This record gives sequence, structure tokens and C-alpha cells, in this order.
Amino acid sequence: MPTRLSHLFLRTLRDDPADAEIASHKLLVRAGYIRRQGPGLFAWLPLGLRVKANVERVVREEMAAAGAQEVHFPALLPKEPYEVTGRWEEYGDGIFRLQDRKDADYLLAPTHEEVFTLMVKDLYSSYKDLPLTIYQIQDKYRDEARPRAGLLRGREFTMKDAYSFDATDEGLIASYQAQRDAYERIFARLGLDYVIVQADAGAMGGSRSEEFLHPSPVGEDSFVRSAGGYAANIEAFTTIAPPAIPLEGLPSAEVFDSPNTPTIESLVAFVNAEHPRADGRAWTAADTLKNVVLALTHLDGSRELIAVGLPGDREVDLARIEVAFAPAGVEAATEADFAKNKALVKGYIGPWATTGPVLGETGAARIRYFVDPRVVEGSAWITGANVHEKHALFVTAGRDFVAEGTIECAEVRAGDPAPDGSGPVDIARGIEIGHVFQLGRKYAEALGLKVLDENGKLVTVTMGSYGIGVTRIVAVIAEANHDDKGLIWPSEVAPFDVHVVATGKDDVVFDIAEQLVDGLEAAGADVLYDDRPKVSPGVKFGDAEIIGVPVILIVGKGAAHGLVELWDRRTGERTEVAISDAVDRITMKA
RNA sequence: CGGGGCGUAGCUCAGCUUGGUAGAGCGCUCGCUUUGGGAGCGAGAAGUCGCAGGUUCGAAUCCUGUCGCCCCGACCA
Repeated sequence: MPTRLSHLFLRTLRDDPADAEIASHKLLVRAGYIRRQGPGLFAWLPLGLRVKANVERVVREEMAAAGAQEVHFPALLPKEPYEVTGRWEEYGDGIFRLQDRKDADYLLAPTHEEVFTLMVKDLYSSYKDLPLTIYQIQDKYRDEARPRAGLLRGREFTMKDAYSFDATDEGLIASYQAQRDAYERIFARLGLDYVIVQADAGAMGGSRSEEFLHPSPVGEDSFVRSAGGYAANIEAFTTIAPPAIPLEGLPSAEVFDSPNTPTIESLVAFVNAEHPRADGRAWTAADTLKNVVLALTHLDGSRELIAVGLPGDREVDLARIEVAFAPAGVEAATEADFAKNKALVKGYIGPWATTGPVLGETGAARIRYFVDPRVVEGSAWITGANVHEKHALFVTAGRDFVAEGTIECAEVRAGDPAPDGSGPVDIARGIEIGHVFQLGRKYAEALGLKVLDENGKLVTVTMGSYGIGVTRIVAVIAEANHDDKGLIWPSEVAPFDVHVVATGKDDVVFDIAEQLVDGLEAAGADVLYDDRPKVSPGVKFGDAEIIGVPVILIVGKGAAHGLVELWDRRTGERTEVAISDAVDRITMKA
């Protein structure tokens, strides 16, 4: 049966909704695919549901081809499994929690590693049962601090999440590769550009992790890539450390007065004026060591001050630092923090003083100290002397101070060298549409998922988890496929194969249109039929454009002469065809 | 959580400075006309002006509080 526009639950809107910023959000609402229900919550209308179902169909087909089996878990789950793995606490405010009538704690699952693991533990106990990959397409819930951009970041969203279970490391690699390959096929079929980037695996506790990013200026993820093929999420980018310098013969550190130089800029100007370099080159911000005091908030709520040292020409990147300290939170230290720690002289902090080390657990400030990878042994810096209006020259790493370790704490810049030697990187924005993880044994260990191997020994299963954001993909496709008139769906996910528009006041056009609709349906096409009487052609054409079915068949003024028009929504091209040829032309195309 | 903005009809918004019976366009209903690019005329339905308190003879408008939403940042598999 064709879908008749006269009865379809749809109202297209002439104005952009006031709360929408990006094209996909505006158009999906205006074209009647979705409606907002609350912050980050959307209802799906008939058109939207069809597109979403098409995305899910592609995912299901490729999951099946990759040997994954579909299951379905509740979105509402008891907290216990999440307590065992620590995620009940780790998620903090990030999940929706609720109680039943007996006050037992539940959550709306943000992701399902725990219960998949437990289900496999319940049913399987032999290596012969593995490998196994199971998946579901299920709504997920996250209490996002700030939902935004319509479907791109919602608090309820549909995700395909797959989990692989293997007895061996080699098995995990194969299972991971099978999902990764499936993802490439899925995105190719959906016509979506993507870049596979190295991701930070730390938070999920795994060994290898890659994200599929769709490059887009509205994306929330920054990633870097080099012409030589390196690509990484900016949080996973690693800095090449320069070679260490032998300490012998290096000049000693010397403290100097530096009145009114609380910033890097003022300091550089001052040393160039008062302590110029012997070699004639001017000092730059990159010669200074900037020490920034941060506060970690650990899972138990305790607060720990730390310091990071990095070249003064770089800003700190808190997101990259978070990776190093996950799951602890990181924020800049407050005035109160400085007030409590007298050894930290704001504006003049350095790792070293004439009285000995200052930063570091054994230093005067008694806080842990980490440095950027560029701060290698033998590198000498201009840095704070821990006395108000005093700095020091030639403070040398490995001699005057020793850091607890190196961490990635500095911003990444376009032009920085890729760690694999493939050249300088540039920085772009992307939308995460898929993520594959080698989880390893973290969850299996915590939940006790073991199988007997061929020697009769119990071994812990190794796992992978693989996500695709289904609702997000609907938005991304809309974002990538529209013009100023409306949506333009790729045929694989379009809500209909063809949109038949009957226009005119003569009953003949409607009779001919009905026959064409029947013919198209008989040939297997999904048809949207604009059968509305007394609606002007302009309105019908406008609705066809905003709805975005790629193939439009206009039955109108030419119908009496045996002609209809084929309208390609993407190119705008209209072709007159004989009524008798119309069905074949369309179904061949589709 | 920090900064900014906004809450008035289904939607997009005006009115608020300077208090005096609630407005427009779109959409919706009915009638007539119109039918290849969001049509015309006429007649309608539709709003606790986010909420609560206060000032006042009188509050959408002024004051206080509060809730919500949007944007930027922070956060975010």
C-alpha cells in the first residue's frame, strides 16, 4: 500500500524551530521527521521512523554478514553488575538512576558491557563455544550535561552495540577486525565519509581503540591527521620527545630578579632585555617552562593538587590531561588551593629553587609533578624560582628537578609532527559515528567470565565492544545530504523510493497518478503519494523538496498528453517521460 | 558548574523602555474563487503572557524569588 500524504501523520513547518542551530536539526523538525519532547529527547514521526529503520536494516545486514547474532537486553537494569565493575560510581552524574517501589537501585543503561558479559557467563563455559559476537540495537540513556545539536547529542539515543568474546588474544584481534570491516561496509553503504582515528582506550580499560569520525565542522571531536596516513583523536595524539642532552658541561641554574613578570609574555620580554642569550638568538616563549597547578577529583571525592610543566608557548589541554588521570576529573586549581599551599607562588612557580625541589612529592609543595614529553633530560628552561618576582635561567631537567613522569598535557597544533613520522598533522572536526574497542579482560575479570581451554584450564575470556550511533547517523546523513530547500536522502535510507506528486484540478491527473502508484508498488517500490486535493502545486513541490525523497514523479499538466515528469531531487533535473515508461524508468533506477 | 540570551496562540515573533480590556505572519476550521512554485477574498477557533510572591485602583509590562529552555565554555562511549 502506498503512503498517502492526505493521511500521513505529518506537518511540515515553514519556519526553522527557534531551538535548532544546525541544518540537520532544523530540517528534520521542519520536514516532520522528529519532534522535541524535552532536552535531548525526541519523538520519531512516521517519516523519521522509516529512515531510522533503514539505517538499522543496513546495520543488521552487515552484522549478520560478519557473523554477529542479534539479541535484546532491557534498557532498565539493576545496578549490581555495574557496581561490580565500578561503573556505577564512575559514571557519576552521567547516567539516569532510579528506584523501584522497594527502593532498589536501577539505571537506564548507558551501554551494556556488564550484562552481555554476564549472559555469556550464564550460558557458556568452554572455549569450544567461542568465538562469539552478539549485538543489539537498543536505546541508551545518558544524562548529558548539555544535550545539543538535535539528534547529534541526545540523552536518549539508539545504538547498535556489539560485544565479542574470545578465549585468546589472536581471537580478539580477528573478532575486532571482523567488526571493523563490517563498519567500513556499513558506512560505505550509507554513503558516509569517515576517517578511522586512533582513540584513547584508557577510560574503557582496553588496549586498542579506534573511532570512526565523519568529518564535519559541526562535530564535537577534534582529530589530527597527516598526509602520510596518521589519524588520531586529539586526545590520543602523542608527542614526539626530542633526544635527551648529556648533562655534562651545561650551565648552572641561576636565579634572577624579574619584577612584574607574572605572565609568559612579560617574562620573555624581560629576559630578552636583561639577560640576552649569548648566541644572539632571542628567547622565546618556547624556552620557558610553564608550570600549571591543577586539581584532580578522584572517584572517592578526594581532591589532589598536581602540577604539570610544559613549554611556555603551549596552552594546557585539560581534555588530554583527563585521559592520563581517568577516571579522575581535572580542573584548574582555585585561589583557595593556592592559599592553602604556601610553597606555590602564583606566577612564579618552578620545579626548582635554591633551597631544593619545590614541585614533586618530595619537594616543598609536596604535590606530584608531571611534564610534557618535550621536557627531556638535559633540556634547560627559564622558569619560576618560587619566590615572588624571581625566575631562574638554565633550570635543567634531570639535574635540577625530576618529574614523576611525562603526560600529554599540551595543546596539539596544526603542523606538529605525527608520532609515526608521517609528517605534520592538521586538525579537523568530526562526528563520532562508530567506535571499536579491544576491551581485553577487564570486564570478564571483574565479572568472572572464564571458560575451560583445550587443556582443561580455566582462562579469562577477552572481549571487544563495538558501537554505532544509529540516531546520530540519521542526523549525520541529513547533515551531509541537504540543500537550502530541504533534505536529500541517499536511496539506501530514504523513507520512500519515490514520491509521486499529483497536481492539477482535473480528476484525470489523480486517476493517472493512482495507476502509476499501483504500478510502482507492484514493481516493489515504496511509494509516498501526494494525493491531496486542493493543495497548490507550490506547496506540493515545496513539501517534496523538504521531505527529500530522491526520486519524485510529477503527474500534472502533461498527463493529458501522456507525459509525466521525473524529478531528481539531488540534481534538480526534470525529465519528461511517457506515462507508459515511467514505472520502468524509476524501478530500473532504484 | 561558569558566561550570555530567551520564556507571549500549534510554529516564528512583536508588544515591555513610558503599567490601562492580548497582537501580527504562518498554520488550523468554514464558504467562494484559484491549481506548474509556499494563491485571493470573507468569516472563525485558538493564549493562566513559564510559575510564585510583591508594588499598584490596575501588571505581559515594574520589583523579588523560582523553574525551564537555547547558545558558548567545562564535561561527555
